[in-house]
Amino acid sequence: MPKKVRVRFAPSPTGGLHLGGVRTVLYNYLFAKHHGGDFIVRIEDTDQTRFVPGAEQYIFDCLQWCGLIPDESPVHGGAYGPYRQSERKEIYRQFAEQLVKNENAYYAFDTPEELEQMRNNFKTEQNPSPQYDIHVREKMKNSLTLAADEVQKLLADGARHVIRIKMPQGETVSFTDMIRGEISNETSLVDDKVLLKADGMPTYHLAVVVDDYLMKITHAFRGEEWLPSAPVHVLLWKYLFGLENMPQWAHLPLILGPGGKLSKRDGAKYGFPVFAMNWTDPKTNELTEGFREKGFLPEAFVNLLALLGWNEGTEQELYTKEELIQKFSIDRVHKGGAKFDYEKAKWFNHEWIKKLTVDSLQLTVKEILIAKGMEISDDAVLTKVIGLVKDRCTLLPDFYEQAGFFFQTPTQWDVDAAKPKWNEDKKKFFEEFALKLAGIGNWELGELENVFKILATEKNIKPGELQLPLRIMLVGGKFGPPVFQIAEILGQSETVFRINKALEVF
RNA sequence: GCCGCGUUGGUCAAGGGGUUAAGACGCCUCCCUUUCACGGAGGAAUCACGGGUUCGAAUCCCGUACGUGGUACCA
Repeated sequence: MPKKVRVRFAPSPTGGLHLGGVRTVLYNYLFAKHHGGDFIVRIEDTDQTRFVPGAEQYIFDCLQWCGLIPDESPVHGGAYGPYRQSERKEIYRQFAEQLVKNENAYYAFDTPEELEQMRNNFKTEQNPSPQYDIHVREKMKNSLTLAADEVQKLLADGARHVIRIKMPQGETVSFTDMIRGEISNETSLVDDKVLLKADGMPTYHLAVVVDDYLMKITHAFRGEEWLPSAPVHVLLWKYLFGLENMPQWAHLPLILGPGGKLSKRDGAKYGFPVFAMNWTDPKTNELTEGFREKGFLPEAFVNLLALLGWNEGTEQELYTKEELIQKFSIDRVHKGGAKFDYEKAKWFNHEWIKKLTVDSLQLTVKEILIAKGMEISDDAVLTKVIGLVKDRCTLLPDFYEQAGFFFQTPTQWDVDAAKPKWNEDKKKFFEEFALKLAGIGNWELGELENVFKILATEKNIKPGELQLPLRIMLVGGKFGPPVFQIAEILGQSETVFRINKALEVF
């Protein structure tokens, strides 16, 4: 019987969650759910110097908004906790010591200053960034170069030290990536990465292997920036837990911005969000806009992210989360990085607004309008309004532009737009029209149009020439749904009121 | 510098030895609509380059270029 699929998203809580991060979560989630497995969130907070208050909560808020709910996490619980690496600190040391004992790792006592010095000394034009590797470790202060009793003494004295992996010489480490196939690296080209830091915390390299093992992770997804250090992880698996227990790796392609790699600066520069939700840096107070606040629906956000790097091979582009779960497969994930296209992102949102029912939009739209100072006294009216305008809304705030006038009498009119064809006859028409409207018995679309047409014929004015002025009177400008439908929803007294009020300035 | 990974229209992409090289976004034209959308019909636009292998290459191989990542006691 095959093992139950278990995947993990392992963010470092150091700031906002950007597009690429959410997509990594998504692919994890879709893969897990497709296979009936578990989706785990593990917080990789081993770097205490980079602790950012609120960042962890923010990550979970984003997941909540996207509807990607973990089965296990520090806040959702689970049988393999704790799920914060800072709370697992004691676990890692024994594995690091085990590696030392088996001569796969060693103690290193070099100070940061000495490391810096080494890099300066060995720096040449051919080798601008020398690494702590097989070539230099003989020249450094570590348990490979020091006498055994000296090492014991240093350890006993509590000297600050790290544990480094001892990369073997002349070996080829290879593994099969689910997206890229066979990947090979020469061990002599990889440096002796620090496994356990001087403060006793593991680095990513040790922690990811130990925790993936302890948490029984079967498939590991991460960004392709991890590819170069993959051989370290593979070796660690071999030394510690056996290659046969190693999860299957999948290194996801990058998401690029307009000028290369996507950074939060791109957002400010090109006017589109980069983070899932608004993020305010607690130190600088700098706000980075999020997709949620920009007016994206979570359904659309998830949909567009899924298609950025994955394609089913059909012409379908609109997917619900359930369809994605059903259809997602890792071997249809692209190898190449994808440039994020904000125009297409907006198209997805527009499609989703059109696709969603009025009911499911109602609450969100109501909140937006209320936030803009509208008073919504009648939900039935709002329902009609949403149905009428949703096709012309791309982002959620567009509902305010497209429908705000239903709940607020215009105070300004785009008179200029009507002016060129405006004259006394038309003014008279509207004065009379207002009177007739006030007398209508059954206020409904057909009746309104009738009264309008008959009067126009009577006055010998083309109805078409009267529609634009009427629109501007009712909504303030050249926008909105069909004008008589607006009047019908506005109601008799409000319509008459608006015409008369506008006539004062026309 | 070295190492890894990648490269089909402007963007997302299908296609993986023989196709008129799908589709979508965006752009343009027209129809619908006397607002703007929605909808409909069209259009322009692509296999990074150079060598092979082959009867035949976008597809397989090798180079080059370009992009991107790594080269931290960061993840």
